[in-house]
Amino acid sequence: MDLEVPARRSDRTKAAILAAARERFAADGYAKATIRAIAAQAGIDPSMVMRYYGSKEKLLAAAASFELDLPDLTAVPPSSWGRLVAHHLLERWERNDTLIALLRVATTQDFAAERMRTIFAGQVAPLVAQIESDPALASQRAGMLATQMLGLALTRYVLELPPVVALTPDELAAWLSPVLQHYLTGKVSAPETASDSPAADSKE
Amino acid sequence: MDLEVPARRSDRTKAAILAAARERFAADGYAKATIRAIAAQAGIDPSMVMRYYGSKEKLLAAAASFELDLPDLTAVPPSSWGRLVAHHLLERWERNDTLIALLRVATTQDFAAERMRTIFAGQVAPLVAQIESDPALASQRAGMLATQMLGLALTRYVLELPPVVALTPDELAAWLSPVLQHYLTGKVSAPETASDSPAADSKE
DNA sequence: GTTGTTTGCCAACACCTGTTGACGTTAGGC
DNA sequence: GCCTAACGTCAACAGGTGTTGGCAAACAAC
Repeated sequence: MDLEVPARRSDRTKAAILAAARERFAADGYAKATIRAIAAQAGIDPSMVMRYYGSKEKLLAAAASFELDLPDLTAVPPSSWGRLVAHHLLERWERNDTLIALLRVATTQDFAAERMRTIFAGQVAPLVAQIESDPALASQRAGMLATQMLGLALTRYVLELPPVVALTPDELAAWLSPVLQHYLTGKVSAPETASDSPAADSKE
Repeated sequence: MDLEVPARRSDRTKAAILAAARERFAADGYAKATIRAIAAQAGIDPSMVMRYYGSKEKLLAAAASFELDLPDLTAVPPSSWGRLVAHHLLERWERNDTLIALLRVATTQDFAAERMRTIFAGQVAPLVAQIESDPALASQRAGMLATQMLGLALTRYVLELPPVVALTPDELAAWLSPVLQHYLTGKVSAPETASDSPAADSKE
């Protein structure tokens, strides 16, 4: 199943462009990350970017492919799901230019937001579907999970709110684990009665 | 204490510019919301924007002043804090162009992110300080609270993840209330041992 | 009615953007 | 060796940007 690997001479250049693009998009967002700036950081001419990636939009699409690599929840006891997901995402996200780039660009470019929705539908939703048989409820759980994790990424890596930046990964995991556990397995209280029982969300 | 109110003829124009600016910034972000587009929506000439607001950056500063109007927690029992804050913010944020504009712009413009941090420090942190005497812990609580609430705003109003958009305000409040309660009053588990007890975070 | 100020529009500026095509230069096949 | 294709640079294009100054009309004061 080996695909063609021509090992062209230009591969190094293409990789340099991609790396520079990720850095610039992550640091500056879509508009301010100009092709000229990306090319300069990669040490080549702006026209090379066009030749190898066609357009700025296609360059972003190439730079913002993102795999969450979520763990298999069915292999561990339900009571540890929150902690597992929290630790996994925290480790995967610290200093990850691709995530920050995608997040920054998605707030202003429709096609990047669309990609964010695709990633969610393709990677987060299936994870929750494994452990929640009711489709409507699974959708809610997945959505709320995204709410909390993307909120963390936003405030810690993009807005850089001081108290959120100051927390260590371990402290973050301690705060987040019960919350993610709640979204994954907690029972939802009836909206009308609005009785909030934080409850011990330890099992399904 | 009445300040001078000349009631100039240009007040209507200035207000129209501000309203148009909020809409364009909220819909397009900083770079794509051009002064020409804002002026066109306000039905006036681009040069008027400069005359009345000096520069694009100052226009944004004028358009993005934002009051959270958080409730006084000391007036109600601690067990209802989560629900109170959840309902308050949900009601305050639904269809609020100023919030969306500030959030969208803050992801790409440093000075807007700085303003976000100022709002946080001036409005969220004091709220938590009222009910948490330990300053270090209060800072953590406020930070995690921001994490969840800004994550909701991001996924619901900006990225528009379908499952998050689909939730009704009441459903959202039902999911969020115990989480905010946890951040406001829950005891933090020791980071090292990483023992997650979601616990009944009903009292301080 | 004349003056001075406010309100608005128009045209232009200097600059930066993504994108393109022509032109050298290098590498590899034969 | 030659020849072809890939690689890389340079200069330019057409269009859009924030911003500025001048000029006409509307208003206010006297």
